Amino acid sequence: MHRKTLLLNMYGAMLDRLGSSHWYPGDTPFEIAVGVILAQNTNWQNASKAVFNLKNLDLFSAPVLYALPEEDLAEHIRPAGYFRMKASRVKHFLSFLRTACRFDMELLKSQEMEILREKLLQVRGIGPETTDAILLYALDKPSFVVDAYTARILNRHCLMPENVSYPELREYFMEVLDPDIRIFSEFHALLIRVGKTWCKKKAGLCASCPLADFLE
DNA sequence: GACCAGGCACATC
DNA sequence: GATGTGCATGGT
Repeated sequence: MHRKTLLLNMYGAMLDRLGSSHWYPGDTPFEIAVGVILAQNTNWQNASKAVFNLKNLDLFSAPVLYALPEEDLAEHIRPAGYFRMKASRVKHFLSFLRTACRFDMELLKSQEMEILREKLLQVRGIGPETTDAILLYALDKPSFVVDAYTARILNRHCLMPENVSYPELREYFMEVLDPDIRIFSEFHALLIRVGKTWCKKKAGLCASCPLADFLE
């Protein structure tokens, strides 16, 4: 099967079974971007508690968080796990925002995607997946996000080797799919939902998986 | 109590 | 360039 057909069929199968995902949660581009950092290697339930704390204390704006001492930030985001490290990462991101766009997310959005991607990758604590998630979900740029689930699912279905690199995995999707932020967003969200339910670490292929027919 | 979760930086070989 | 490790809470 042609790669484009294969991917679009996978997408369609997941969407038919699961419905659309309504991602990514957050009221503003800034909230989404910080949410992405807080959700690193953490389930969204825990990350959302940290987001709630910040909103509840009326701290969730870039200038306010920039002025907040890092130790205080760390305490507020404790439920997200890795809280000291994430406080540091959010602070690095805020410093980036201040110099790059004076905390103006619309100004940031006006920059070209690849330029922006390189800049984000330079920020300490913002790796490839966080960069692509911020680009896609916060800044409306068509940058495909791949993650551990994506790798596992494609590997289980014999489409990718087990230790495929992040760039390889991302290019697999980006070369084939048209750059459409709605498809990119939904595709990634669906892969995570499928991964959580049907593609756990210590489990084989499951017949009830929406992707069960896509074993090559 | 073990295992897992929407990563990343850094040390070491 | 590959591999190992620390970071940490909360749900199953």
